[in-house]
Amino acid sequence: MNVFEYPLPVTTVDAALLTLRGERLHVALHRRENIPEQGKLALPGGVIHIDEDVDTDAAVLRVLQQKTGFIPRYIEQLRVFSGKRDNRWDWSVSVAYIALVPLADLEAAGKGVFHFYDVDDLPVDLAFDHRRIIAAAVERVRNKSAYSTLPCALLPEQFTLTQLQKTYEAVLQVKLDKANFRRRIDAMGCVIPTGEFQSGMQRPAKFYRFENVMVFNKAL
DNA sequence: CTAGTGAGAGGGTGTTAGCT
DNA sequence: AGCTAACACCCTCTCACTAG
Repeated sequence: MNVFEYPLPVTTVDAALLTLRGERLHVALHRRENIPEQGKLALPGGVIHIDEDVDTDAAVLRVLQQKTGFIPRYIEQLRVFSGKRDNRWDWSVSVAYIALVPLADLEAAGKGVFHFYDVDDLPVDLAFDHRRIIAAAVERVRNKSAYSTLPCALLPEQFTLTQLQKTYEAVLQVKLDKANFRRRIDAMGCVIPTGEFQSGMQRPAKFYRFENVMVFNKAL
């Protein structure tokens, strides 16, 4: 019993780690090694260490650092999921986060721990209420991408306008007109040429980078 | 071997009609 | 009038092929 003389729920953080793979939005999941829900696929997450974590933001950054070896470029609190979420605890609270990561970063740092699943075609054996968390995360990302530069967090440091357009199309699930897309991006004034070009089979495309790193990760 | 040429693909821009 | 979507077109590059 605690100072309030009421039982307190176990509090955890979970992160929906989203990335772009084959022009589809994917979520990174790992197989749980411990009970409960042993063997099921789960989002990276963990219990808050009150002696170590200043707040839930710090907790999720610590968990991601431990499990992936790096800090995502974009991380945002999604919402709180609470109630009887599994059969170990009567009542628990999870502060859920969204993290957007370029696939290359995730594959390089994930040490083979993570498996990637299309967010629109999730496996059946998901642990806890992680299906709900993923659905909420995807909805948030899609809604926000319609009016922001959020999808840029899925791209590497420098990218071509075609890569940027394909990223928006993958996230929003719509086909965009090239000319109009470029005009809109130009009007937003959020990308600037790096002066470098992508060499390939066709005319080299200009590389761009984002001028303003958005929102974000106060740990950086 | 080298230079010229055309096809193909993707980058980038201009124009116009419709809507608010 | 201003904005947006849609369409058309030109530009630039690589690659494959061919003739000298």
